[in-house]
Amino acid sequence: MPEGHTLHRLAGELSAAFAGRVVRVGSPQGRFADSAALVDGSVLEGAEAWGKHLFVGFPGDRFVHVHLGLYGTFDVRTGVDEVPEPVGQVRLRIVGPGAYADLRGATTCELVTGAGRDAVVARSGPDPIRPDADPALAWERIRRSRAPIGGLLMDQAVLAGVGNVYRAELLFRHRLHPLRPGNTLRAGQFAAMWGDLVALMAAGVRTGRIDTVRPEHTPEAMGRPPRVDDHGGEVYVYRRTGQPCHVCGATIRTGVLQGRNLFWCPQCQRTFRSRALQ
DNA sequence: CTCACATGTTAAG
DNA sequence: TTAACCTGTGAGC
Repeated sequence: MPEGHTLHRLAGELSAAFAGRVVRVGSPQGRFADSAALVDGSVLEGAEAWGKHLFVGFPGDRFVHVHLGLYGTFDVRTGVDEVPEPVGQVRLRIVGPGAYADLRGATTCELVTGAGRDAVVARSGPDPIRPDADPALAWERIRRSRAPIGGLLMDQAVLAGVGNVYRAELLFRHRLHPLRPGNTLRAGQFAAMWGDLVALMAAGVRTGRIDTVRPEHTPEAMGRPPRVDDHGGEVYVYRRTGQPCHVCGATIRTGVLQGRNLFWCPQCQRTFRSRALQ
């Protein structure tokens, strides 16, 4: 479930479990072994996320840089008496007093310096979860671009941390067709979208899931039978192809943009440039 | 059981 | 545009 909220939640879990503690760092699978040895036995200073990137800090200007990719997982277990044998391909294992964490399947797991971390941050757009984020930087890119807003939202250099679920749901909540060009949006529209992302993603960090359906559109409020979306959150359109829109009842549509699936309601999200796809 | 697909990104062609 | 990375899940047999 690695969109930005997952990484921020992980940073909090790792900090709570290990910050200020001496930890053992290893690579049961072996692929990170050489780097792990360089920080093994030192104090884990803390963990921080920027977009979908995670940085775990150690003394001597060293950071473990993690990117989960599509199916990476980082499981943090606390209140543990005994650390179990690794299951599967564990690239990175951190062990501290009463806690351990296993990283599997990550796209990136590497040791970098502060400068290396800064370079990653420098090529990322503002992250709605971070208090220091400047939405104007994203708006400047969007308002000047003829590219589809659906692509711009997923471009990590424009906005950091938004993935396919948040993209689909944000566009629905603001009634925008995914293919509408960025430069046709108004400033007020983007301001509303940014504010919405800040709230939605902060909620995602708290709950560990993505819920986007407003109270007035819940099944109870709409007089429909209860439902369970198969990825653990309540959503309007993501992966609901062929099912009725929770708001208007129209059939949810799907398409592909830059190799990623799009989902939208042809009734709620119609725009002047997208008739061909309605 | 086997297969396709997925909340992501990079590099090759 | 496609494959590759590498793991979990659900559908279908």
